[in-house]
Amino acid sequence: MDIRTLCLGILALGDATGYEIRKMVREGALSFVAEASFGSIYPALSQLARDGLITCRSEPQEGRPDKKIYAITEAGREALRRVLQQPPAADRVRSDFLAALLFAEAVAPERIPALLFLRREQLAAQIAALEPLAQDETLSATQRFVLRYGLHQLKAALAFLEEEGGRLEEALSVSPAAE
Amino acid sequence: MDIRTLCLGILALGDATGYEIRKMVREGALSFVAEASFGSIYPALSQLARDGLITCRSEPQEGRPDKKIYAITEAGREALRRVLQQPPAADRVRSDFLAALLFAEAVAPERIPALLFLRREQLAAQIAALEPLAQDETLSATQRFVLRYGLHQLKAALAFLEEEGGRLEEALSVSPAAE
DNA sequence: GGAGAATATATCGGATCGATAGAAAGGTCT
DNA sequence: AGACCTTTCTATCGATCCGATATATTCTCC
Repeated sequence: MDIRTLCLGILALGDATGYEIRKMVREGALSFVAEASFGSIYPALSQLARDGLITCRSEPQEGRPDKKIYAITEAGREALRRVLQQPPAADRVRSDFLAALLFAEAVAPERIPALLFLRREQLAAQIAALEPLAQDETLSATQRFVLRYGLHQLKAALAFLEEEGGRLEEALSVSPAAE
Repeated sequence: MDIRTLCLGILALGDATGYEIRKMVREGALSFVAEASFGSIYPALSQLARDGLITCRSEPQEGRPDKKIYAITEAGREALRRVLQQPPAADRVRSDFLAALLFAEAVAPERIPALLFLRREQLAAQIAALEPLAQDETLSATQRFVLRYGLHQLKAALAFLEEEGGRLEEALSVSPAAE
């Protein structure tokens, strides 16, 4: 899913500015879904508007540059429906943590306990930040579903590290040169 | 983690060609960790070799172009150790499936049961493909750990969809216009 | 009163992807 | 045997996308 489709979908949930779209993909339910920077959002919105899939109304603001509020059109909704007919691609995970674990075994095994500890801390913090959001009753059914899905995955990761992390440390300290 | 560091780390696990690196990030334990295309791997290897972090020996092959086997140097190992001292960034997930769920609620709610079904199928297939790999006794402790971590996450996702997917479908069919 | 975060738009260089090309070996189906 | 597909290997190129940066004002905290 490219950034154009992502922006189109977000606008299907409600009107928004480029800045608000950016905020949605950085926090909340959308943060599990995709990422996008200003450098890709603004050109994507311009292109979608040019193609008639969204409209743009400028709201003048005192002092600041005009707020540009984008809204999806019926043509946009139709285009989005067509995209949704295709089966979605498999999820992609990018984990610097797992990469660090693998590489550390080869060049700095003494670093592994710290990596496991840092990761547990990080996961606990993410869970604590999301837990209240998932209680929000004003969200739609799917928005709550997506949040709880993400939360469930984070908790599963934490549980795995707590159960199996110690075993990995033992395996490496008992036979550090056995390979 | 950029592609240069990724290649450096993979070479710390053993010598490899560009083609083999590509294969590792497409399947096996590395597939949970990162992605990279030829268009980024080959330039990354050239740069690493130029900087003296890896070496390259050409192995002539009959008929085909020479096989270029890359190997990490001591300077490369040291550079990798420095990178591993920094705390790894949070994992990033990109899920077209969750995006499709969210967007479908707005423009094509009738599509949601099919999306949930497709996803369960996809997860079951991924689990079946990885399960045998995680049994491989020749893998190192961390390699097995990473595989089992990935497998655990896939199973957690499947369990969530099986437990909660039906509830989402009900919520949408009972009150499709209630928002 | 000043520092810094939040709101808002926008651009640019460089990193990265995805598709493609080329070139041969090896397997499979009819 | 011939046709075709997959695998092995290197490599490039256009399009896409990220991350940093610039600009400008308000609001909040100390």
